[in-house]
Amino acid sequence: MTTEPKVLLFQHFEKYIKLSDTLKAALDERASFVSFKKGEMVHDAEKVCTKSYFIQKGLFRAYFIKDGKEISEYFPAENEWSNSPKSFITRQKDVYYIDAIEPTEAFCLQVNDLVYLFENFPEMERYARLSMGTVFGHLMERITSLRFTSAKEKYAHFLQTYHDIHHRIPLGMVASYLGITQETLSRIRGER
Amino acid sequence: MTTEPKVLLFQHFEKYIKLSDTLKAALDERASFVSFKKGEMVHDAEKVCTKSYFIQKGLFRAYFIKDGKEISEYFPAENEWSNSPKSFITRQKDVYYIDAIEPTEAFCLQVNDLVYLFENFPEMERYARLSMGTVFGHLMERITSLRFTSAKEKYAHFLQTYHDIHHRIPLGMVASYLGITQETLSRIRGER
DNA sequence: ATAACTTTTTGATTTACATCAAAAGCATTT
DNA sequence: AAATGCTTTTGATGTAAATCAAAAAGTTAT
Repeated sequence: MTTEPKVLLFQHFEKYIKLSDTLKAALDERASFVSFKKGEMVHDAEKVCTKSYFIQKGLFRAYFIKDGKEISEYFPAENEWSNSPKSFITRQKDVYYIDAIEPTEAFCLQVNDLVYLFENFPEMERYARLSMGTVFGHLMERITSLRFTSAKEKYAHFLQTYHDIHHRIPLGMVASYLGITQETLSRIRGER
Repeated sequence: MTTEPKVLLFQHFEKYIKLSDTLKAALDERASFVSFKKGEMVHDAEKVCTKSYFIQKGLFRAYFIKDGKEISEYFPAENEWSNSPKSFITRQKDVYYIDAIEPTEAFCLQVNDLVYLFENFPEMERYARLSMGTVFGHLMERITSLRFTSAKEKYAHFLQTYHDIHHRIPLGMVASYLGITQETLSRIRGER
């Protein structure tokens, strides 16, 4: 078995902080390579989420169940972290499941590894602060998009935020992400 | 003029980190006391937001203008930070105005002060990471509330998240916060 | 107190989207 | 290639909330 080089992971960190050789080594040592088949479950809401995945190639879907239906929450893809945020932070169960929409290759970090890194590398704290700021902005935009816009505008906003990967996500999953029905989304796409 | 004791501010930090005496002193030195009259503008969207306010007593409203109407984004009150997040982080203009709904007393930190604190006190980075995690959770909940629930359920969710201060916010501002019309909100409140 | 605003409520009408139902299109399996 | 099971589209009907309009209640100024 070959050792997967973690270039994409390192590049991601370097968008926010300078990676010292020792931190690089610590990350390299702790992050393990994992792969998932299409449709495979990555995280089960029945369990506490103790792992965070950095996707190298592929696509996940985080969702929860409401009235027996799967409601998509977000679609983490290449160069993004994926976990069940609240569960991961509080070490309690939360409602989110995560599945692989496509065959996916990822690097996995355990909570404990992350705790160790935060304890020993102050620049990791900075990385977390800065990268959370980015996600923060996305969440705020999404809130705006959900509040005032028609179904058509919501879909337009989705196309914008997920423009590189929108075609990789089935229609039904997009509809539940937007909080509209499949039928409405189908009609919107049909226009023009 | 009396020196305002910053007990509430320190207590807030101590929810997340242990405050060393030197950090306490650094905070005390940099945070200035400010007060606003009812209706006074705290931040103007025409300018870059370089200040962050920690509210000791009072209530703000962050909002933006859409089609000539003021759309409320959130209502920061006692023991919370308030700024125009994206503008504050990126040092670019953003769409948010902030007004004082009530006469308000607050402590003010400049971006530069914060940068200094992050540079010199690694525990500040941790504070930022942890406190952002809290806000993060609120944002995710709000997204869920906006997506699938009826106007009535949205209002119920608002009452829950803002239960201590909901009666201090005028109806029209609540309606725009929820993305429903004043009329609809008035009818909902009228039931029972 | 009266006037002049502003905020909230009440009423009638319209509309975007949900719901229900079924057909059509695709993909995977035998 | 037929069969089975998903996904997407198309159609008919219902409904929650928006819009338009105006009255009532509450607030601030003269």
